[in-house]
Amino acid sequence: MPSIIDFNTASGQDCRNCDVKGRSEWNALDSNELETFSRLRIHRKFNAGDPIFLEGEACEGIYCLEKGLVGIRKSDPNGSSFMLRLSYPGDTLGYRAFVSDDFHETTAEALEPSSMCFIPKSPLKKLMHKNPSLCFRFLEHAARDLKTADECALQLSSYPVPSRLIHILVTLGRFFGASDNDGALFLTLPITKADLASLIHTRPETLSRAIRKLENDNIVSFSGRTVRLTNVGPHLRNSHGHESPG
Amino acid sequence: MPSIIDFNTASGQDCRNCDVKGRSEWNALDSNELETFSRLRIHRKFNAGDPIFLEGEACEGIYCLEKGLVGIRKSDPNGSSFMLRLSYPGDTLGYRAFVSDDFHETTAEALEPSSMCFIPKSPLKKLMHKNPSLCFRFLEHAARDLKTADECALQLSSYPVPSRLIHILVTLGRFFGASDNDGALFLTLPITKADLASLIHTRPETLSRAIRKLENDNIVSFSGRTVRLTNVGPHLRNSHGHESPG
DNA sequence: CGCCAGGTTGATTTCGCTCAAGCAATGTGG
DNA sequence: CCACATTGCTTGAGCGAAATCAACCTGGCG
Repeated sequence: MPSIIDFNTASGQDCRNCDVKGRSEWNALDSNELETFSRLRIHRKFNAGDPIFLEGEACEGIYCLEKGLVGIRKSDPNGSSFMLRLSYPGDTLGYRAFVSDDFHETTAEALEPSSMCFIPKSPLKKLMHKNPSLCFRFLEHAARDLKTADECALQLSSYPVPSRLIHILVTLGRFFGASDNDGALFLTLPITKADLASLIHTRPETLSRAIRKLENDNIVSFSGRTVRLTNVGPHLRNSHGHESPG
Repeated sequence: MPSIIDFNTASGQDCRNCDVKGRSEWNALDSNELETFSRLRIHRKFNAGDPIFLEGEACEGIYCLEKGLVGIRKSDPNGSSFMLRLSYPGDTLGYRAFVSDDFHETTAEALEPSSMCFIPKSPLKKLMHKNPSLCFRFLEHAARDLKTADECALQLSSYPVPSRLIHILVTLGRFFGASDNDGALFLTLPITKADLASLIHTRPETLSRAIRKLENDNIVSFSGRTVRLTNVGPHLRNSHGHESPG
């Protein structure tokens, strides 16, 4: 359960100087609108493991992720849960259900301590219908998501597990990694290996073996959740794929 | 008052009484706007096999499919082409690139003789920024597409080829099929087996064997491109998947 | 301490891919 | 009208990637 205590004061700021504003839909709003909007939103904090919304739940509004990391899951027909994708600061969560006036078809779960702004459904819908630019921002967001969805589908049936692993490590590296002098990329996995496996649509055992293989090829080296990546360039024909971190 | 000069006599109608209007984004426009819009669009016809736009091409506008069938392809890293999905009357083509101001990342090809309306980019963008409801319609469309994308991803890694085959046959049946007295569903495949194979992310050989298998199980029977489906119910746990035909 | 979740490893199986051949229908040019 | 590609599809044989099943290890943690 999210903490009840603090609403807007938590981050000690209003939306006008939010870190992620430039990356979110809200920079379609002018300063005036932003101030109104500021009073609309409800600031919430989540601990790692906290659910933000659940699959099948009615959509009450959307969330703007300010800080932290969120996993988007979907249960598969066998009942087990499946990590579909990750959401990073600046992302908007739950807009699919919001737009379609639908139930959530995925579960969102904080993977790190995260702070986000909740914007209730009905005033937001009014705001969007008054403000075409805001609407268009959302449309742009959806278009980006559609592009990555197509690319994922293609990647899934064109590349074997080790390639997909390199690819996601590089993507994660953009957010969590740092390069050293040799040009090697270091990163600490923000998620369990099991979740990493489902992100690339495979099983933990297969992931484990793929890691072995890439280590033997001297492409990566793992030590717990710390990863060192080298010479990935030649293994990434299709590296232009995912969105840039901003 | 019908306009005297009608660019669009091809279909003998303006947008106000277009068959697919109710299914398209354009029914967000009022009668007045529709008339203006009618003069904006350019009616085009394509023969089976004609390309509508090509992967990598600049996006000049979007297409509203009035009649026919269109295949959306994407070339995979090995250079071969991949059928990603089909578009049916009422669908809007090329809006992803339009919204993102991007090149087309897919190729659209008429699979049957098709008639469509082309709406040039720049006036449409103006129209959308003036008309939030229109904008929101597109957003709804994108949201639907995102939902199916998620469902496809899940299906792809949860179900074997024969299940995926049943699933797509049922989906195609909604558009091309007819039921007989026994409740069996008949349909004629609008695409080659090779394209059908890539729609369910497999190879023609594997598709062929999956068909054999389902025939032995008395679930389907093929005769050329004519398919008869029976007793699919129990094989479709997840049948709520795709959009309804409208 | 025992227990458990997260992770690895090994053995085995299976699904689907590749390669290769064959075949029917259609087209094409001499 | 025949010889011959070409296209769409099927079939067989073999292989390989990844799933499955099962055991086991490790580090927390009550």
